Amino acid sequence: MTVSSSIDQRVSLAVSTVVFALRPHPESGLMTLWLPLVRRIREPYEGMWALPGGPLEADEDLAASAQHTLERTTGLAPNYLEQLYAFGRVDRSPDDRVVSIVYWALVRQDEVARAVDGENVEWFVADDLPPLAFDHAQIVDYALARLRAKITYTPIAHAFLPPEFTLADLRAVHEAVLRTTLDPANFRRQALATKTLVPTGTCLTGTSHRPPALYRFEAGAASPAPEERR
Amino acid sequence: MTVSSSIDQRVSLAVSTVVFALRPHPESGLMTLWLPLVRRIREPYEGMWALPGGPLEADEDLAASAQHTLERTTGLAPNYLEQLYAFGRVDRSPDDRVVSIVYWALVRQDEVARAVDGENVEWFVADDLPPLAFDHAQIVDYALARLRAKITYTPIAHAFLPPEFTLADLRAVHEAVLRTTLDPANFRRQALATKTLVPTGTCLTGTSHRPPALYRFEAGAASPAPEERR
DNA sequence: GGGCTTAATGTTGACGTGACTTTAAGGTGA
DNA sequence: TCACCTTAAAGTCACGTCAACATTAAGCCC
Repeated sequence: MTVSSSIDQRVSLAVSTVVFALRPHPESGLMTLWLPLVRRIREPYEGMWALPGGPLEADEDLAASAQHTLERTTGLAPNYLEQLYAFGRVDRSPDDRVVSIVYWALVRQDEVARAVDGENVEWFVADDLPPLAFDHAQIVDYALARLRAKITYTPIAHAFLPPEFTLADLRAVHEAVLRTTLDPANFRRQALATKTLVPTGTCLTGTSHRPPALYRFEAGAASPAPEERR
Repeated sequence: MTVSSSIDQRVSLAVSTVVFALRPHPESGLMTLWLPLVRRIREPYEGMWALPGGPLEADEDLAASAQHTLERTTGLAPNYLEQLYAFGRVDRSPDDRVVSIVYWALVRQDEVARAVDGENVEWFVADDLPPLAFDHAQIVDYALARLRAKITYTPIAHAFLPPEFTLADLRAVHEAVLRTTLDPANFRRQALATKTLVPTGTCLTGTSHRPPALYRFEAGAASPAPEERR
């Protein structure tokens, strides 16, 4: 969506998304936060890495535009999508003025495997990114802070996991996102206290120890975004 | 800022603000949340009430644009300003498409007195509004939820008050915003626990009881918005 | 000074949470 | 078959927070 003001100045309205996923770190093997970046193929910042995004399509809602643009540029289908912030500083792009409405998203592990490292798409460790175009480093910082804050008081961790998971899986997600270790017993207590987990049986796969119970996430209101209400 | 897409469809990029202020209710006398609305003077929704706002100016940052537009339409200078959400549903305006970047603001009581009820501006009780244009009722609901959530875990209540205030004043703000009564003793404890209040002496005005202490708000980081950082 | 009002401080019990212990339920291997 | 390992799951305990309530302090008014 190109924007032309009543004067002669031009403004673009873009929609970008910060996508988070969990993958084992190639060296340490620890679960780590990764995010996909897209290499810019034109000026400004040609050749540098940037957030996936594109112009707002005239016939799409904002969230839908974020989702479609993400699908087109990276092939990813997020499991959670939420608006982050609208960035609009006059000088955030060297040429035309660009206002970016930025979303953040979580994708499941299997989704990551489905679409790794395409032509101009590559995954990076969220806390160790290359130099980014525009103010995208600042945007990622803010998205990271939001994710880490929100996972502590909202059950969104399940968006990283398949529909059925063990409490150990869920705890591993929290530990990876927050980069800490959590006491298994206490984590269990407060995870079950949320009432959003329903037991669905016992894990059948033969692990060489007591088999854990499986849980499913029970959709609880969770304060929807203002424009997503029905 | 009028936006014309690469196709022939037109899109406007607007900036609006939900402004909150405290005033005694004319009937009950209780402190109540009020907000200023502007009467629309052209189609669509001509004659209805709407949030103060206007097109994004090409040479202004988003927050600055919100502030200037607010000054121009209502004469108000907010004491606190924060981005709320970007609303962009395709059908939120009957004619052209409008994407609104909405801010919310708090103004002091004396500011309210300075600029009450101009030509096309009128104050309404926040929980009892007339029918609003566009999706503005939904926007106000969301802003109210944010204000009530944020006042419980962030010291923003002082934005309603003059620089010096008593703990009773501060508590009255919380009670008015949350529409509850709070235990004075417990409120005092957790207000002082935040470490953002510094005592500045004792109230001198002769009230017919023990004179309260005065406090001033000590600026504590308070997680700035991503674009406002230095 | 007695009585009123509000300010400010204290006290108590319920609850949530972190650190830790104990029991349960599997598999593995001598 | 039976120690022995590993993780799951439940239990214990001390500590801090907080709501509810009680007590003392400090003014003014009559």
